[in-house]
Amino acid sequence: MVRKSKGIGERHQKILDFIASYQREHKHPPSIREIGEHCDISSTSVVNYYLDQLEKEGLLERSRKISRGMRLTNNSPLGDLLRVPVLGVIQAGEPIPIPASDFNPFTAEDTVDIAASLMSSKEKGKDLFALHVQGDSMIDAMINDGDIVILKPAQEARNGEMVAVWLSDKNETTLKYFYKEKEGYRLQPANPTMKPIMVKKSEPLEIKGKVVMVIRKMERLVA
Amino acid sequence: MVRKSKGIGERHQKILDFIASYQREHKHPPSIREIGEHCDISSTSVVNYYLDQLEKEGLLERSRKISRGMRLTNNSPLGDLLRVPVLGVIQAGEPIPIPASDFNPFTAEDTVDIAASLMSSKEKGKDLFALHVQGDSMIDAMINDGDIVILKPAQEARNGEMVAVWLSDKNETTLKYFYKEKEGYRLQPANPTMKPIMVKKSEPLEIKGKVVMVIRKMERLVA
DNA sequence: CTTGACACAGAACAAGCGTTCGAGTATGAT
DNA sequence: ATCATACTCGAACGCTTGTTCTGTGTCAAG
Repeated sequence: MVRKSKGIGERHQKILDFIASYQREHKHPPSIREIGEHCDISSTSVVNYYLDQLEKEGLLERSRKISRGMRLTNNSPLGDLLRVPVLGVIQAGEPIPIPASDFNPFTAEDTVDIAASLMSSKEKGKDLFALHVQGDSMIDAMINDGDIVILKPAQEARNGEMVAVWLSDKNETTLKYFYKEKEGYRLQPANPTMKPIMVKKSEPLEIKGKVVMVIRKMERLVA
Repeated sequence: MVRKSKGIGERHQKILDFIASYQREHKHPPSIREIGEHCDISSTSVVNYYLDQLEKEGLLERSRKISRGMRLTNNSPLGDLLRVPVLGVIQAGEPIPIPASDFNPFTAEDTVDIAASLMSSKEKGKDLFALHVQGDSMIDAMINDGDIVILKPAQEARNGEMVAVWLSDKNETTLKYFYKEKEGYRLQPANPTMKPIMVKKSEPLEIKGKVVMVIRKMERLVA
């Protein structure tokens, strides 16, 4: 038998492949003994031996003492998704739907999936929500009719963040970059050719959320 | 205690929530006893009792006899991802990088993951590629500096599709909605307040790809 | 009041499973 | 020849876990 001191060998690869195929078929990882059977390894300790090596190589994660507590870490086409509920539409003349305190992603009727890798770790696991943009009123925020905006609930914002604000005196919802200034707030359109809106401190300004992502799908050429 | 013969009740929901949160934290499903502890159920048989009901309701899948062999069906945090290679940048003054014939998504250094559910079935499995937008030159396409555009390779386009075109006489790359007309082609900016570009048939116009999605991440407020 | 479905507790069983240990073999370097 | 390293085997240990069985209390219908 060929000996290889470093790196992963044929047997390592066979185990990895088996774990992947088993997971696809059974929806859960195999046990150590199942790996042994299908990879012609007669002893569970040997499988454990290889599993340890694969873990050291960073190709595998193990939850010790847990049945079938292993998972592949490689770039497999399966990965974490964030299921973000679409709470409704956002348009200039209407307030923004806000997640109810007890809203539940499982009950949400409409959702969009976002690859977790696209989201900064801060936003992961937070109670993100999404809104469909309706109308052309957000054009100065570089956001078009039909776009999807992903929001994080917030009542405050730091300079430079894009926020969804409700200007109650104007009865208007808008998406702008937020800057706090001496006399009040500056709401800067994303489109650099457009001028900012200045809001005095006396005027009402309700921050409803921070925009963390905008998604535009281009398939709507059904016409 | 309130009795509910049909549908899912408070306890069912609590179990579902716990499974989801446990899975997020531990990367594997909980055991029956762990569910019992965290949901104030003292007997494993009762947990099993509820799990059976949830399975009948279609909210849960179970692999009997398998440790932790359960998974949520409604919201599976695992799903299909499309790993799209980022081939480079797109900017007005430069041609578009085009996928090599033998390009390999796994070898690609930079990739973005897109949930397969976001993509229409036509685009799935195609050799999509992504480009980073550099500069403000695509502003009339409602695309900002830093955005990511997902493209499908194409040499032709139908009316209404957004395409990436290379105007070799102007040495310019641009993203526009494409319309074929009598005298030539009309390149319509996404921003409806801006005027289209007319291109005569005699003038060179190379379609490089169709835009299928635009993604804008809002985290770049490091400044 | 009786009956039966429903919701729950507790205990015990048997199988599944990861871990550990002792021992053996082959390879390559010293 | 010696020795360390890499690899393999088999068995046993003991905890984990799903399953099942018996029993109790509640509530509504007949």
